[in-house]
Amino acid sequence: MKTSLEVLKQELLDNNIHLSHQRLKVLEYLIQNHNHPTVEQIFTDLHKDISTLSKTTVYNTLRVLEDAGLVRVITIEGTETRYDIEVENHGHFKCKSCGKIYDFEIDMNVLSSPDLEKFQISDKDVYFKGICPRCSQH
Amino acid sequence: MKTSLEVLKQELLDNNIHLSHQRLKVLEYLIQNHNHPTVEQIFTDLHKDISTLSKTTVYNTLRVLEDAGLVRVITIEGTETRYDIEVENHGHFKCKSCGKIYDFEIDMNVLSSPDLEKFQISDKDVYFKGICPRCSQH
DNA sequence: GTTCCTGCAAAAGCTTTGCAGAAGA
DNA sequence: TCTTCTGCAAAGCTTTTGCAGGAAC
Repeated sequence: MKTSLEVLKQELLDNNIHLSHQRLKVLEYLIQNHNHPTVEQIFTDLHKDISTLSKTTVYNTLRVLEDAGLVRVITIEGTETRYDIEVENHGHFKCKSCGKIYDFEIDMNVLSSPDLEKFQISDKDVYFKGICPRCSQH
Repeated sequence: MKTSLEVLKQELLDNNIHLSHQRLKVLEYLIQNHNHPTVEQIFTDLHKDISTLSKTTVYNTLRVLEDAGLVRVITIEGTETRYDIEVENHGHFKCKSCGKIYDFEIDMNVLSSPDLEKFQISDKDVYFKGICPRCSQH
C-alpha cells in the first residue's frame, strides 16, 4: 500500500470522508511519524500548529481512518493504544526495557493454521516483546 | 508447559509467592476456563464462591501471575485486557462480529526476521481478526 | 439548506494506589 | 513476630458520548 498523502486523500474521498483540515493534519502526521504515536503524542504535537484542536477530534479522526482501513491500531500493551499508517507485512517489537516499538519485516503468508480453515481472516498482527539491542548493551 | 494445578503451585513457590486462597482460586479458574476471561469475568464468577473477594485482589493476583510468567496477557483490543494460562505455540483469533476469541495452533518458530538479529525475543504473540465460521453462516 | 464535522464538558470504563486490618510463615 | 496479602475507597487514565455551534458541499 502506498503511503503518499495524495493516494490516501483519494482513499478518503472514495470512502465518502470529508477532507477536513484536522483530518488531513492527522493523516500527514502519521505519514511523517512512523513511530507508532499515542493519541496523546499526536494531539500534543498537532496542537502546536492548530491551537483549537481538541483531543476528541483526534479520537474521532483516528476511528474514521481506522474504519477506512488506512491506519492500523496497535494494542501491544493494554494501557496505551498506538496508531500506525497501514503497511503490509510487518510486525511490531516492543522493548520491555525502554518501551520503544520497532517495526520488522515479516512474511505474513507463512502464518497459517489448519485450525482456521473455515475462518475469514482480515487482519494479521504479530507482536514480539523482549530487549532491544540498545538496551541489552547497558 | 504443563498446566496442572500442582505444577503451577510449585512454580509459585519457586517464585516466592504465597499460596493464598484467593490466588489459588484465580489460578484454578484460569486452568478450568480457557476462554480468555477479562478481569470482570474472573471477578464475577469467583465472587459467587468467595463473597469477600475484591476486584483489587484479582488485579493484584493477575499481575503476580503475569510477572511469574504463568499467565499471558492478551490485548487484542485496547479496551479489554484478557488473561490466559501460558501455553506455547498458539495464536489468538478474534471474531469481529461476535467478539469471541479462538485459540489456534501455530508454529512460532517459523516466525523470524533478519531485522531482529540483535534483539532478545522473550514473547511472541500472533493475533488474527476476521469472521468466525459460526458468524459467517448468518 | 442540509449534512457532516469540531470541540467543549461531562460521563464512563478500566486500572492503579494508599492504607488499615487480616492472614500466612 | 514480621512480612506479605486483602479489600475498601479514592484517584488516575484513557476513551466515549451528548450536544451546540461551525464548516463543507
